[in-house]
Amino acid sequence: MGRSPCCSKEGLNKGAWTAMEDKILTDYIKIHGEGKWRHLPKRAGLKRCGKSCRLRWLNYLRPGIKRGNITHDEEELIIRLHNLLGNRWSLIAGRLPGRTDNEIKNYWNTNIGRKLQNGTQNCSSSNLLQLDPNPNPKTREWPCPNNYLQNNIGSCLVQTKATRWPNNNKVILTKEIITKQNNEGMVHNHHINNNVNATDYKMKGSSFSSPVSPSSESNTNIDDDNNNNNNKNIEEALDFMADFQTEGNNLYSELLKMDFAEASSCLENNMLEGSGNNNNNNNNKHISTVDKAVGQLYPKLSFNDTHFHWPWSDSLYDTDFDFQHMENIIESGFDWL
DNA sequence: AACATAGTCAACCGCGCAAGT
DNA sequence: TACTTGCGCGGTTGACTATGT
Repeated sequence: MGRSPCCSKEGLNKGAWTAMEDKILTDYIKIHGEGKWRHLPKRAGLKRCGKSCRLRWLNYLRPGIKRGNITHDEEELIIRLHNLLGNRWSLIAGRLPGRTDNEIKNYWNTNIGRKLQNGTQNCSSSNLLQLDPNPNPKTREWPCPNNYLQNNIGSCLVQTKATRWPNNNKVILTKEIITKQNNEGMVHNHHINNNVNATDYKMKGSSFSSPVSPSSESNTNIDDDNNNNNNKNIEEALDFMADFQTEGNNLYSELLKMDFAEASSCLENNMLEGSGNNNNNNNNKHISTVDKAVGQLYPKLSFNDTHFHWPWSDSLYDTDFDFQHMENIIESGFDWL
């Protein structure tokens, strides 16, 4: 059965939008809100396709659209995210407040992509930015941290289409978990706080609840009994990654901005002192250490007497949390991200 | 000044997914 | 379960502008 066109093409305007059309669309959406794009043109009195209206609104008229050149920081983030996500422009745009997927896609194709082709891209601003010359999301293979995924899952992740999770999906630590951690100095389990079906998402030696992700099946059978520290740390990093509130502008972009290698180094060298909690019990020692390290690298993080607050959710993590492995996980391009 | 070429970016197009019926 | 509908996505196009000859 053939697919019906989104709207009748006859008698519709095409090409650049006029100021009058912009005003009509803006006024209509201010009153009636977004959505129902199919019927919007007729109701608003526009001779445009609904999809065209939607695109115009999202890419140009919508409040909060950031105009002007992409900054150096934004470019770095784009490169990093593209290295991680491939051509999933909407996901990348979601981590750059005010930027649209179209804008980022254009920027990539006209600037970064060309630099890659010419082999002149300078990665010096961050040695983490190892650009993949093959951005094709369908064929690209993702790098694996320390061969972990190859050894334990069977293959590198291959990018799939973006999966939308419910907006109110949030993975949090419950009091039970916090208590457990207080007793044992270690987080073992995560609970999910949402109103959608959740599936146990088992990782080696621990589990947390998560909506089924595109790659979850391939990630569920990593139950080998390898107890080496690398896997332990990867596991903890995965737990860490599960603990995000998947809504709002912070999302993963804030995480991705962090320099985990540096955080790891700070922790390792115990170089940051004089902040956080000075209580000497194990749990607070952990909090203090993490607070010291990340708090300086990432000012949005805050700390009170008993809790370390991440910008995406409240959580506590164990004393041995290894930010270097966090870096590896991020660079690996986790599909459920 | 006129033309050619390259670069930029808004807009279009077709496909696929998910929800609704 | 099959089909329809609405929407979002990524790839592509083409108009416009800048630069070079």
